Amino acid sequence: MSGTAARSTYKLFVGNLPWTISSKELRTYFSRFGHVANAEVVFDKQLGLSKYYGFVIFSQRDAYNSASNQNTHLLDGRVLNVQRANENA
DNA sequence: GTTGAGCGTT
Repeated sequence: MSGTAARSTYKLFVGNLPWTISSKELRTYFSRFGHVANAEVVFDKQLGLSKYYGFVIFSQRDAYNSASNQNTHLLDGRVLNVQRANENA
């Protein structure tokens, strides 16, 4: 079909997170675009520190599109790097 | 306590 894979969720990769941002704060930020089904900052288990990137899953396409279409995302003084998440199947 | 280009720890 097209170059865009089908999916059942609307998932974003979020990079360049401030070190201090938690999953809760990530969800809070992206909730302005609509309902967030899940938001998680990836953590280094050994070090117990943020890896400064994470994932956000919206429950609605409209919210996903709104977040994706905004060119600049600013959180706690950092410009976030928001991309479509890599997802197969 | 530190750092900065990365798609995951349940």
